[in-house]
Amino acid sequence: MTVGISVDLGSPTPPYEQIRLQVSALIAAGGLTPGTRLPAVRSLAADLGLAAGTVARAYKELEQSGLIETRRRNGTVVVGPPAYSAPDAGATGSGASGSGASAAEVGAAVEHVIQAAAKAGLPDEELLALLRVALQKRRGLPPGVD
Amino acid sequence: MTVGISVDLGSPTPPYEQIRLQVSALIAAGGLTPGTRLPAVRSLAADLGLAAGTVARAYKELEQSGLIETRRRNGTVVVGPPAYSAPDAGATGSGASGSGASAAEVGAAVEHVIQAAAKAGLPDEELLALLRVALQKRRGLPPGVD
DNA sequence: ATCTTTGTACCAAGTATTTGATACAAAGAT
DNA sequence: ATCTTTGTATCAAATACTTGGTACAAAGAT
Repeated sequence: MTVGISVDLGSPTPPYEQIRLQVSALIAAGGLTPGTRLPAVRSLAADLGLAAGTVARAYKELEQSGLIETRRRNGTVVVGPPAYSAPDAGATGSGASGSGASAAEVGAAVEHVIQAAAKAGLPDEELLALLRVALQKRRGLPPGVD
Repeated sequence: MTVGISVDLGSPTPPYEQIRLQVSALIAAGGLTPGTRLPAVRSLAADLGLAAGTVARAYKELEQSGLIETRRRNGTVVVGPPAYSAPDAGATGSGASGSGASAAEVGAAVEHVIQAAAKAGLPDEELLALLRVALQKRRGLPPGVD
């Protein structure tokens, strides 16, 4: 677990997608602040038991999304979350300064659900399912349903 | 064009997905009201130049989403739109609830993450990914099983 | 009871996607 | 100048997905 990334072979979503989603989510949630350097494709690949090209693909797409930036020898670095550029310095204590309150809030909220679920004895899968359903309801869009 | 559905071969999204999406959208938009009967798999398939099984697959997934319902001889009928209800958090269908107070708390927490994520502009899938990672961090998770 | 309509299950074939491995290019360190 | 680290390109193989077709099951109509 290099920066908190893991892949679940056997999931319907392919590894390179899982990596992309996780990195992307971590950035958006403030878990990875701008300037942070991501692990090298080879090392992350080794950690996850994948080929370098697989990780590279994830990185590449992330760069195209403008989330990260890659210097040849300097590795890949987080540029910043997609949109918001809240100028205020919200000292959230979660490792670093940087992004606005929203990101940290997401991180905190995630922690909170997990704790709540744990307290309620709700299995992980159930929590995931619950969130999935709630998201669908909120959007009014039916699909999903893996 | 039986009810306003059409497929575009050559689109990256497969036909069965297009059908599912369109029917789903029509229902959500009110173009297909509850009680309306959908064309038979064979006739729609014929109209679109596809195999019955393809349309059947779309219908099947729509039923699993609870949007439509199928009676053997009576064809497939629209049940209704996702049915917005506020913070209904329980009842994922897997039984196992019954915890009581804690369950509501989980529901509230779920709503909270969703709002936070929305505020941060975090896409649904990324939020899911984030939660998944966080869960794995907290517990040595067994094979994820999506 | 039989027929007809409608969805379902299953299986093989075609197609597309994903991966892994190797060779290559950039860029800083020595 | 050379080395080492890091991302990139590419291509064949493996894998998964989607489709079509056929046979089957349910359920109302006749």
